[in-house]
Amino acid sequence: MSEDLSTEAGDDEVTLGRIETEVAMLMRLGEATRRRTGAEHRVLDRAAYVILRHLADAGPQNVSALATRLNLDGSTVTRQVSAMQRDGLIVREPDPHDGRGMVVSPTPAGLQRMAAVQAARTRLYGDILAGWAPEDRATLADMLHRLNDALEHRPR
Amino acid sequence: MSEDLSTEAGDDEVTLGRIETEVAMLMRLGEATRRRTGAEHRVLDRAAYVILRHLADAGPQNVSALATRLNLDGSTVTRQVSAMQRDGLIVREPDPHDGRGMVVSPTPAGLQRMAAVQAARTRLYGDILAGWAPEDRATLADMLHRLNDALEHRPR
DNA sequence: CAGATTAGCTGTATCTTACAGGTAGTTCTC
DNA sequence: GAGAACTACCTGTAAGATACAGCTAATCTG
Repeated sequence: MSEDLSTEAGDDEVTLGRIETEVAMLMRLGEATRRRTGAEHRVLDRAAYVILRHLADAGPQNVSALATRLNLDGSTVTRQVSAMQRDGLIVREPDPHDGRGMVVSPTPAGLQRMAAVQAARTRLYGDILAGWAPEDRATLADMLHRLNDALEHRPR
Repeated sequence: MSEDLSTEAGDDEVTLGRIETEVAMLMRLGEATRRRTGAEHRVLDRAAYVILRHLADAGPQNVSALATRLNLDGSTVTRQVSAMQRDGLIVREPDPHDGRGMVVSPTPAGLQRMAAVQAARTRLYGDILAGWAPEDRATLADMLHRLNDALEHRPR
């Protein structure tokens, strides 16, 4: 609408449409894949896996920090963390620096299960991308990373 | 495990891990983005949008075909389609070739709303990818497409 | 110190989905 | 062409993930 540099603008519009389509499709396929994968992927539900990944990466932290980082409501994380504590995946301890807060840390069992799921998922992607050239895989990884970065810093 | 060309194999392992991480993150960010987007994205819920997209693309078809295509249980699609019918987005007519089946077709109103959501989403991606070079956008679109293709034809 | 803010939890509601079971129509087999 | 096997769809029910509102306790600010 605003610009009309003959081919250029139109092409880019088409590309955006393609990206929109493919992301929507990926969401759907990703969900379906998750639902259909074997038991080794489900020793941890999705939330627990992501939380453990984050704790392993960024260190012990409180529920609010997790919620912010994961784009989830605090109450959601509270419940997920409670379930994980029940299952022995994390421990919750009072924050020594803030009497209101609880610091969440992974347990060895949690880290071990996370590693198992991660290995299974990596294997799964190895299967899925079996025919790909290494440089294409690298390009995919780069592009996904940049897309996530853009999504995270999206203008609101 | 099987091969060990010193650097090569290890690099690829790392790349698979990155892809795994980025896809997981994209799922989470995509959900969060969807939840936080404005009303113009939500005149259609996610299911209705994808169903309309598919009907517009592939033509009227029955519930089972939709379910297979969308990787969803038939009962799920039945309910989604019922809701869409109630909202005037699609019509359901007995399949002339199969007395058991119902053919689902988009209504003009459904197509119109789909187009509106599509436009809003395309605009959103335009914002998100505002700083990107056109060729990077094209690469992203290609890679996503290839990934989806690989996921769809994944060995089971 | 009083009021405002923050961290976390609980109650409740919604949305999306799956699985199990039922009915009606279709195809296959002999 | 009659019965068995299958398929398409629907309904009942249940589970999981999440948000929002409201609560308590602790902390920060002026």
